[in-house]
Amino acid sequence: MNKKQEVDDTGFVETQTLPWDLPRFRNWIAVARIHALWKKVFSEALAPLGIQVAHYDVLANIFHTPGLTQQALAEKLLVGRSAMSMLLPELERRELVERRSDETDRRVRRLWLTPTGEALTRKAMAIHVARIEAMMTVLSDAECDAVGEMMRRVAKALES
Amino acid sequence: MNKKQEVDDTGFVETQTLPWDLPRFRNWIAVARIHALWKKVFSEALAPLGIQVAHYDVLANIFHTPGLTQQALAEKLLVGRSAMSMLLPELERRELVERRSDETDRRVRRLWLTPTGEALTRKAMAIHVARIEAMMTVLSDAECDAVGEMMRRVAKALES
DNA sequence: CCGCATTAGTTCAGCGCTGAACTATTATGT
DNA sequence: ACATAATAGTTCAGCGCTGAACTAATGCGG
Repeated sequence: MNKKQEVDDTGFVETQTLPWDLPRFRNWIAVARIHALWKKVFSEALAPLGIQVAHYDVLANIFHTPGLTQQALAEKLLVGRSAMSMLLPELERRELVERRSDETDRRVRRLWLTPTGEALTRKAMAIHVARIEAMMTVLSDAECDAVGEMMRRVAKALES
Repeated sequence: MNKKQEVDDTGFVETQTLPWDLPRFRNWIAVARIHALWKKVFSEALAPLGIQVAHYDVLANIFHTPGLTQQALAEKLLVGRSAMSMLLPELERRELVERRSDETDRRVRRLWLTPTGEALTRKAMAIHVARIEAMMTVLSDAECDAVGEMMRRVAKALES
C-alpha cells in the first residue's frame, strides 16, 4: 500500500521506500504547504491597502531599520539587489519611501519611510499581525514558541 | 528598547507594541525564513539534473499520482491552470512527461511519466529526501513529527 | 599617488506565474 | 432535446524576480 512494487531489469521484484513514507519528508512538506497557503491569504489581506507582499516586506523592513541601504534590504529579503532597484522607484513614486544618498559614501542610497509610508506600513503591519495571530490560535503559546525555536535551529543549520 | 515611543497628534507619548515583540509574529517569521532559505538550497541541489523546482514539483506529483489531470495537478501545486499549460509542453518536449487525452472525457489530458521521466524523477526525489533529512537532523524524530503535526493543524485552520 | 579590486546600485533579457479572455467539451434543468 | 452552465485546457499581457553586464564610487597594496 505504501510501497511500490516493481520489476527491474533483472526480473526481481523490488520494494522501494517512497519519499511520502518518510516522516521527515512528510513533515517538511507540511511546512512548505502552509507557507504557500499563507502567501495567498496574506496577499489577499493586503489587497485593500493597494500593496503587494513584496512591497510590504520592503516597507516593514525600512520601518524596522530606518536608513538601511538597498543592499542590506535585499539581503534581508533574500532577493537580488536588482529586485530592489526595480521595486523602490515605484514606492518612491507613490511617496511611501524616500531614498537619500549617503553623505560619506556616495554609492549608497539609504531608505526612509515618508509619513504617508509609515502610516500605511502601520496599517499593513496591523493586518499582518492580526492574520498571523488568527492563523496561529490553533497552537498554544508553548507550541508556537516550540515551532519558532525549531525553525530557527533548522535555519541556522541550513545556513552553513 | 523593544517599544517605540512616539508623540501623536494630541501630544501624548504613545507606546506601541511592535510586531517583532510578539512571539507568534516572530515565530511565524522563522517559518517563512526557513522556507525561503530552503527554496534556494533545493534549487541549487537540483541544478545538476537540469531541472528547476517547478519542474520537479510536477514530476514528483505525476510520479505520486500517475494519470492525474492538469487541473488536479495545478490544485495540488497551488498554482493556476495556465501555469501547467506553459510548463508541461516543455517537459513533454524533453520527453519526461506524456499527455494522453482521456477516453471518456475529451476535455481532459492525463499525465504520465515516460521511462526517462521516471528515472529522472527518482534521482531528483533521492536528492530531495537526502537534503531534507540533512536539514532536519538538528531535530529529533519527535520534534520533527511535532512540527509536522502542528503545521498540518494550522493549514487545516487556514483553509477555512 | 596610481592601478586594481571591491562594493552599491542600475539596466535588461529571460522566465515562471497570474488572471482574464478564449475554445472545446460535458453536465444539467426544464 | 436543447439552451445554458460548468469544466478542462490554452493563450497572452503584465509583473516580480534572477543573473549577468554595466556604471560609479570607494578601498587598498605597492
